[in-house]
Amino acid sequence: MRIQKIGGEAVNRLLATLPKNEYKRLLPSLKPVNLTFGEVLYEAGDIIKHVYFPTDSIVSLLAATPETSGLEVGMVGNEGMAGLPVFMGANVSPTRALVQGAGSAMKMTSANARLEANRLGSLHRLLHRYSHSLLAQVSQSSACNRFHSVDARLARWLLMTADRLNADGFRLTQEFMSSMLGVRREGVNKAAGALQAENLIRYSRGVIAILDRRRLEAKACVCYPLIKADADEYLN
Amino acid sequence: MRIQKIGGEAVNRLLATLPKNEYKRLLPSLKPVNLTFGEVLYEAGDIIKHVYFPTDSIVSLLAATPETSGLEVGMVGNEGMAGLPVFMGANVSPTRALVQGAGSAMKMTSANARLEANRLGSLHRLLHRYSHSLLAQVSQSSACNRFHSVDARLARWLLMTADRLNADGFRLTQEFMSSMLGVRREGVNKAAGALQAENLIRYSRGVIAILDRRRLEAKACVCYPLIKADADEYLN
DNA sequence: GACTGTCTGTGCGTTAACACACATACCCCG
DNA sequence: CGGGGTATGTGTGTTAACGCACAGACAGTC
Repeated sequence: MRIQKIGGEAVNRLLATLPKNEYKRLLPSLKPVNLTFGEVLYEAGDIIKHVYFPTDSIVSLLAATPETSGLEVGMVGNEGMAGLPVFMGANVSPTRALVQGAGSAMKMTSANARLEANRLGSLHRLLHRYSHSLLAQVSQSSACNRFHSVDARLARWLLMTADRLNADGFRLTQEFMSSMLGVRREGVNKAAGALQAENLIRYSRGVIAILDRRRLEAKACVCYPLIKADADEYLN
Repeated sequence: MRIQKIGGEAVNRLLATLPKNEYKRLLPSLKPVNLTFGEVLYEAGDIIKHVYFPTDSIVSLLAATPETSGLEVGMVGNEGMAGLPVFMGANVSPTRALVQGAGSAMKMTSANARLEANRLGSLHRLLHRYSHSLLAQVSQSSACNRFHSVDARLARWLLMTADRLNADGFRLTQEFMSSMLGVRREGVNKAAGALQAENLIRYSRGVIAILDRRRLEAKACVCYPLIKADADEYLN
């Protein structure tokens, strides 16, 4: 269950950028769905049956590693689409796609997505740009995961989540965050405790609120603005 | 200067997969070039003027971080193309592209590449698949960089380099490898020393030879076969 | 209002990789 | 053949994060 939902129309910005006539053509094949927290849209290696355009939900892309439950390498919100491999002519997902923020999305069958992918229209062009943006995001996260401290990465991750949920509060346990960041729960606890001590966030039993966005941004590494710039810019 | 060049035709496998007529159409805009070690094809943020199809050279993609000289997030050899953002409708490269293995490549202007990208031909389809494969590679490396030991990552990296150079020997200092792997030189020294002690590799003053491929693969993490599978498979 | 499960806090020993500081070894070139 | 530069080897602390082992603390339920 999500808490607070402040401002912000619940639209998928990628779809919203399409010219009207093209959007109308797509509309019949788009079905609104509710994504529930923890739902797995695809396991790594699964055949992709549907693509998803989140409106106020978040889908995490997790790379498989034998030792752990996976590491988040990308986050898909209302700026993008889950199931990009379909667009790229692949059937299977290389990563696990996990609903990390409950909310709504528009769903389309892979067959229909493939049809659209084979027309050189606006959707085609936008998905190309989005692929680029996602690649940039994954690249930057990679360096971030290697070099930056748990504290900085937690701050970045909270901000990215808030951006995509369009809300300053959400439900997520430390346990969950630890698996996204690829660190131990104790590590998250320490980092989150520090942030709370400085009144940047408040949390309790899986309910997190961002209290001071600006100062939280200062705690995050440069990766946050870098990734944000890419994600925001491509829709123009 | 490269040493040893055993077997293997020097072709770009992506281009080689194109149907004849399409390849002929491209040929006039493809110019063979020699890429020299250390050459920077693009800095992060640069406008991309040319795309490159390596034949027996390697281009490393490095994500920028303020603290370090960057971290390798992807490797482009004869299975791919450097300058993918052009294909995706972006002008600038999010990563630095550095020639990590000297050798030859085919070069094409971005303008021509863009023209081709706007035709729904085989090249378009192949570059789509390649984008997918690269995204998978970057995702997996990300997790690898987070979780696996320097030893395992060094082994993986040497194998990936050898695959793309089509040779079991090449010139690379520990200093250089350390910056690719995002670890200190001393760390590389320790890991490389261990591998040499077991007679898996031999090296001296920037000259490295792989002596026992099979056992070296055993030292690498699962990431190596995972990435290799993606890179090899997409060309079918 | 006790019971149970989940979420959070904390302490303690261990470890991989870090930073810095040299020592050595090899190659080329004048 | 004897420097000088580059590449490699090694030693001593330091640190961030790990693994494990519990101890509280709160929320819902019977």
